[in-house]
Amino acid sequence: MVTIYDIAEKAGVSAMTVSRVINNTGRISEKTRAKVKRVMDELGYVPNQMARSLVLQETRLLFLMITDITNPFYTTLARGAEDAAKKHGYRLLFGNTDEDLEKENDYIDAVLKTRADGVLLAPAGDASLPHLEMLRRHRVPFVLLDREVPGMDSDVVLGDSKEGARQLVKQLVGGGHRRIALINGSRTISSARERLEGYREALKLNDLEYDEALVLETSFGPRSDLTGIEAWLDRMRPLPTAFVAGNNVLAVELMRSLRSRGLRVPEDVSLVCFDELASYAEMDPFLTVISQQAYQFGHLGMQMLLDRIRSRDEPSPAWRKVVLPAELIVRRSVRQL
Amino acid sequence: MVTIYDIAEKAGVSAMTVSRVINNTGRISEKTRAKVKRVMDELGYVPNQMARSLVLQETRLLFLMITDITNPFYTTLARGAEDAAKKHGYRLLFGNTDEDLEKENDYIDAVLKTRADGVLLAPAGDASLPHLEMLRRHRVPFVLLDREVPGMDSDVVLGDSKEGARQLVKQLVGGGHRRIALINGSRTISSARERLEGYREALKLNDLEYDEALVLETSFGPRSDLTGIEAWLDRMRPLPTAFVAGNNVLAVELMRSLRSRGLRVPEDVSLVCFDELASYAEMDPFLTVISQQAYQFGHLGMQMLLDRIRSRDEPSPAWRKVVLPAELIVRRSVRQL
DNA sequence: GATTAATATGTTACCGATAACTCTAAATTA
DNA sequence: TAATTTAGAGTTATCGGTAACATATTAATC
Repeated sequence: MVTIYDIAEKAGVSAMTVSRVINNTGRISEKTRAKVKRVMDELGYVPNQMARSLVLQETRLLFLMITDITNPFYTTLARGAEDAAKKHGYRLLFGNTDEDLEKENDYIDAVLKTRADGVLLAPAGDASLPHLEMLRRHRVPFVLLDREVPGMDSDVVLGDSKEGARQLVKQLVGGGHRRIALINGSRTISSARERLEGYREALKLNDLEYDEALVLETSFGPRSDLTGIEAWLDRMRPLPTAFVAGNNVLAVELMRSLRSRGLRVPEDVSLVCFDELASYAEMDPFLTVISQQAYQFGHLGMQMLLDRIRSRDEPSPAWRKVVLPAELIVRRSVRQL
Repeated sequence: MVTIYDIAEKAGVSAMTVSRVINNTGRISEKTRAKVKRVMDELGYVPNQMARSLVLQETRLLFLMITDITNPFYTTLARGAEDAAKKHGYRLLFGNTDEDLEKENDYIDAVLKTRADGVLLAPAGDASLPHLEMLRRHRVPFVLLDREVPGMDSDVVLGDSKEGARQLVKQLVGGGHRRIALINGSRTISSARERLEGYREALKLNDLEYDEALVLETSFGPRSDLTGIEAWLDRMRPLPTAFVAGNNVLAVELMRSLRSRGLRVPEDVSLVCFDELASYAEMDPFLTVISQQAYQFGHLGMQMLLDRIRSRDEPSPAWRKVVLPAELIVRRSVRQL
């Protein structure tokens, strides 16, 4: 590998002079600058980022940890984060945790070893707390996305889950539905809790009774729990006329199960959910959804993270909690009873 | 930040002893090992990967460059690559080029600066050649995915595009179709060329004439060229009875355009394509597709890359070109004429 | 008990860059 | 002309680790 010393020798100057040319610092005569540049081109020199990082004590490397790389909500979010990072000259390392605490732990470890300048993460759940404490302890700035973790104050970008759930239920009630089920993620995830809460509130508001049997707590994640869904559907009789799904993955899995029983949406049952499906599924968008600004989650979160990094040495300002409003998009998956 | 020197001092040993404990090298008495470990825990020590990399001359960092992070083909591929990398103790840095040569160039630059141990990439096109030459020049092992680049010998994992196109056309011909259009990616991309070639061969085999007007060359990428598609559809009269789409993105965009003209698939026109849509779109899978083993692309490609890295110093064996067979999955998007 | 071997640990140099300081020669000022 | 600036370099130490070699114990052998 070519180093600045190789350049320096061939150009007949000191390594420091080469460093100055590279970074445009200090005073260099045009003549030597040109000579050094020519030699650099000749030898195909590329600076060694690690050596720089070691002495500069910053890596210009950020980490984004998401829980499901095949979920379009998260890939869109990733694009937003990437765009913002790139604009400010940071590189972005992705990690895919699959909602798995152990994988998350491995990635946290990688973050610390790599000395990343900051982390953007959608935590696997409340049990991510020790991971966050680890980051805090090592003074790695981080911003949470989509989910809060009780017991840890930090910057966080959230969607308005409670309000979203309320609106979805309201939409169903408006369609004449009174027996409304909820299939949701684990209660160890703040957004799932909020959605459950919004669901309950909306029921109450409409004088509908909360029936525990109509609520299934499973996983937001990519590993489907089809047998759990099947069993749940078997237990509920009569079947509810409408379903709320806590996210897009659950909506799809529920639809699969319904379809296998010969039930069509919306003819036989109605269905609404959080988050858009893949853009490729939108050839024929028919699900009524709460559409969250996925790109903004990543973009805004990244800006907040960069703010923290920039002001790392200053007395840290109060934590910022941004709640992005979500939009109800009415399509054709709710039947008017 | 805590360093091995802090540990060493507090444990009353030398830095080297600490290093030995960390890496389990050399001989260390159980007593000192325990003492050092205790101090490490106490201070919350995490090794500095950069410092290690600098002296070891390896980063254990790999790069995966894909052309569209929102395309499920690539995210599934990414998962395959990630799984394989993780298993061997490597971390994986993702880059999203959006089929854009300039972005690709930026990422190549990042790879070199970071001194990544290897690269897995789906090149933006034939014009990626200089980027690959750059990698070769700097002795960075790489494996191409999904696309070849003329003029550059290397390991590569491809799908059988030609055969896939043949099968898709055959399927349509079998349905009685004789006027078959093709919407394809840019001819600067090897897989697009292969697909065109397969399409032409299949037409010939079935005594159908190749009509240039029935072929649209646009982009595989995420930035839609809707007006181009609209104009193309306007030009063709009568409209073909069937379409082959060069990938999933194009299939979706074409369907949108068709839908906006009130044309339904398969009632009014038939449509087949390469690659599955998002798994979330598979609630109701109805497109007949050539399904490629996306996960295998990433997984196998990563294994090949790791092989190269391991044998970097040995005389390099011949380049390996793996062609993964693709499977025709017949669904309901082709109408029997 | 002296010599040798094995075990446990320390020292030094280096990976590739940059910060902080120093030095030299030319340019400017008094 | 001597004193002072200033432009344009060079020197040295350092970031946090590890390899290679050196050294000090302890154990084994004769």
